[in-house]
Amino acid sequence: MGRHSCCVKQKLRKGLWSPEEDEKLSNYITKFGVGSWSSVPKLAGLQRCGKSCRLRWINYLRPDLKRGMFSPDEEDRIISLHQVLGNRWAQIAAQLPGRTDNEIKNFWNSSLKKKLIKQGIDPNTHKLLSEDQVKDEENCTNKTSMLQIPSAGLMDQPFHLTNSRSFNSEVNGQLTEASKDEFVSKQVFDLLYIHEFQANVNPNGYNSEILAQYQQNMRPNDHRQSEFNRNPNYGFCSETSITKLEHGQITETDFASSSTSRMSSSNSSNVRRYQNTAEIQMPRMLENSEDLTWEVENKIESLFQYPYISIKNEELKSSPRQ
DNA sequence: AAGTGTCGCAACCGCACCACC
DNA sequence: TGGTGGTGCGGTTGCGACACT
Repeated sequence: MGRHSCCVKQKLRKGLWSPEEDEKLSNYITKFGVGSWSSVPKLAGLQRCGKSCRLRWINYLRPDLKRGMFSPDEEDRIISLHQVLGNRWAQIAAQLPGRTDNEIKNFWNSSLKKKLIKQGIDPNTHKLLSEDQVKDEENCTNKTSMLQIPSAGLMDQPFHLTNSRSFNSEVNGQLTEASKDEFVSKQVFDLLYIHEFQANVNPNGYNSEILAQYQQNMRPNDHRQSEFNRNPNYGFCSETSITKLEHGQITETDFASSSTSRMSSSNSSNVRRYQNTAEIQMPRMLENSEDLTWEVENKIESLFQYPYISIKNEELKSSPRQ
């Protein structure tokens, strides 16, 4: 697959767009919409390739774009979604109205990554870094080591979704080898599993069926609950509240509720900060669902909405293009 | 004031996927 | 079934603005 034909043509402008070019493109798209991007430059009177026009429209000229700084909530969402999706910027952008994949990618690389490292969190794996690692990561923030795809990290990173089926395949309260394999392999990046999970999710947010399943399948086994409490590889956890700390928005409630979190024995300051501000534990939230604050409910919702919306996106993707 | 380094953003590049012929 | 064109995505680069020496 070579270069696009539209890019091979001679006399095509490259580089920054002039206001005149923006106006031409914007006027054309506003009047006629996007038919075929390859024909847009010719019809709009631009010396650009269609691909460049498409990018300019999507990343800059689109009227529904939200310009300006990212809000703390948006930062939270980006971090949460990145933990689940890795560098799938387009999917992350789909969850943030008015933001583009390019914008989010740049924001991640220029700002959020450093912020996480400062908080002692590996931005690739979303796991805690040792103090030595923090120094190393800070030293080479702009080097290629930081640009590695996070798949390796995701494979062993502590974000698992599960449903009753996994827990039904247990013997004497222990997961069988087969169910363990399933449990370990069926992580959230497994789209099929997301779809399975989605089937139980009310797109409006928090879902009572999940709570019921949780109570039915997990509550009777206190040892497993303690496993959730003890083992960061189970359940939901997120460092997203770090951004709230950064923005000075951490509340007394936040601190009080999270400071009772499970990991309370480390001496590391980074770990302690992470514990106190960062973790949202799904089992705890479900258990105390009636006491959920608005903020926590939103966090659940944001985590639950993704699978639902991803379905929508997959459906859109699979439908014929215009 | 001039040179150098750093950072953030816009845009490009290459690849993969899909639809159509 | 293979070739071709269109589109979308993630990684990378280039450049301007700003800070620092």
